[in-house]
Amino acid sequence: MPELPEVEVTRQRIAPVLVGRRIAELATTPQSYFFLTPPNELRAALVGQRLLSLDRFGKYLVAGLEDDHRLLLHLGMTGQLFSSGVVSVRLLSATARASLAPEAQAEFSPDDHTHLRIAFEDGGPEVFFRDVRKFGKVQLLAPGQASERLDRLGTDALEIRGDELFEATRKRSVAIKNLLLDQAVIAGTGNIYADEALFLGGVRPRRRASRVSRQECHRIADAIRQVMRRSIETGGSSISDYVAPDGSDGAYQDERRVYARKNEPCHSCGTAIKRIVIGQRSAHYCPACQR
DNA sequence: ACCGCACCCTGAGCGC
DNA sequence: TGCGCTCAGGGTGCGG
Repeated sequence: MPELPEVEVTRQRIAPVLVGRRIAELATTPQSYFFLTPPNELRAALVGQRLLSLDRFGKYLVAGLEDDHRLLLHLGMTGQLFSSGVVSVRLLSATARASLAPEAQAEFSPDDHTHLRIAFEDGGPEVFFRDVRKFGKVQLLAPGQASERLDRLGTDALEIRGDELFEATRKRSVAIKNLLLDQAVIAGTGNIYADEALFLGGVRPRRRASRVSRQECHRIADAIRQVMRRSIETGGSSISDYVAPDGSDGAYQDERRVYARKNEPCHSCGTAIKRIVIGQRSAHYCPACQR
């Protein structure tokens, strides 16, 4: 679900609710795929600790604790990080939505998908990490412990430049779309923004990376930075699950040029947008505007 | 070193 | 109502 813009908006809005507060209690779901660090270890390490910082690296969030442990969070496809009192239908299942009176306030209460529930010593709002599909991750890093996941990341998508992208594409036979999704090359790009950037760059997603010119790489890199910045400004893309920590929806989905617009007219030329599959993932492009 | 693919998990929406 | 299918902003690990 979340790509760089959604993770960054989440960071900006949840940081004030986390930073400076001391954890009093941690409730979790049972051990699962989701927990790279088992729940009991998390509890032992986190309870009593104050949170000092919240940073973003690609699509990862990293919370710093006062004893120099770090807490790594990844939202996966359906992860949601928010505080108590938040109201949003995106936090409810379709059946729960259906049984809701039209004007009723859909206040969230923790369910089986709420893997972390953090209470603080000050008695203020709790913080929840909910993730239906459990593709998200939580991991505790000991003081000084390196993280292969973080160490693998390439240049942040907000910083990627055309020359660097061009160098990364040399001798690569993969589709340019796949290369843009490779977090070791560009950290933070995902399916929506890769499609959008390729549209703005005028390059078809299936083109081999090695056959993209330097000039095209500049256009694509410029487009990546532009769509990321613009999406952060508008609060990210809320297509099905994404909700900001305050319960609000993003608005960038209204500015999509190609993603999930199959058969709809291109805003530039009117040609029907195509949807193809590349490496098990959908890709969308305008067959007239992209070569 | 690189590439393609299977797989992890749950739910929504569709046609029948 | 229910079944079976496809689809979904993620990443890892395997064999070739």
